[in-house]
Amino acid sequence: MVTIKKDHFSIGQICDSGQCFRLEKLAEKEGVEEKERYALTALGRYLEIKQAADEISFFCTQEEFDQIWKSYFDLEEDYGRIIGLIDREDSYLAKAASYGSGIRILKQDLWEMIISFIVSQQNNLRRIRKCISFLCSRYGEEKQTPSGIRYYDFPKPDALAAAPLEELYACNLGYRSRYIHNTAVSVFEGEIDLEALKTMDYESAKEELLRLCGVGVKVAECICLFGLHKTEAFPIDTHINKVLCRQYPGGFPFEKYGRYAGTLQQYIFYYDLMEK
DNA sequence: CATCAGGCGAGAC
DNA sequence: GTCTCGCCTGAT
Repeated sequence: MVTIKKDHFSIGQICDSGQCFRLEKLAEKEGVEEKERYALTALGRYLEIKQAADEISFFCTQEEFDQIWKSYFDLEEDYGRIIGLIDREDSYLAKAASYGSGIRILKQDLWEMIISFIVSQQNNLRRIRKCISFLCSRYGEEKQTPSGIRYYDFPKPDALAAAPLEELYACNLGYRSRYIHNTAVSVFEGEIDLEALKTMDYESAKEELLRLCGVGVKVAECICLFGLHKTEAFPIDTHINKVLCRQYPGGFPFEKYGRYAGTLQQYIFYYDLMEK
């Protein structure tokens, strides 16, 4: 187990911010004042995390933490500094950032983000999680931790490309079934090169992602932000759009925040989501 | 029963 | 290029 103290880190806020669909809160033990425990399945691994007021514990070795999770949770970035960039006159943004100050932009797997955000469109968080969990259990490799916990890896492109369209429809993915099928085939056949995408700048990567079936501007921005860590990407969905109209009738000041616009978008998204 | 949820693609113009 | 419309499913 690795325990750290870290400002601007709340696993609960990260969980609720809806950027990661395979991070979930574990049921609390009855009667005991148990700290909050979460389970994450990512990068082919399974990790449990426990958080107290100012301490976060990762149930893994120091080596795994240093090599994998430190980067995954973007722990090298100074989020206090990013929040400090906010215009003092912008009380709305300051309040949103303060409210969600424990959020971090996770460095998630590109392929998983492509499929996950295709699933997310015109959909709610609960069903998104359900759909993805079902895809993993049906098409992902079953694995086991040293302590015997079973979990499923996210399905690889070849596994999803091999799934018949009717079978995907049977997973209750709705019209997104066709998008997933076509996208999986595109990637499996090498029409879109995931490794090449990782070397591209934001604009080029976004343009390339838009070639995938079921990936429009909004989904491409989400993939850039969470799957390629292009923190200048600013996904505009129906909620963010309403906030922009209400709070920024003259337009959001992108020029002011440059490559941190996407991080700020997450504070706004989370604030708007939770304050309802 | 209607509406909506973290949009997108296809077709019309 | 911009606009409209239909789309799977499940929750409210």
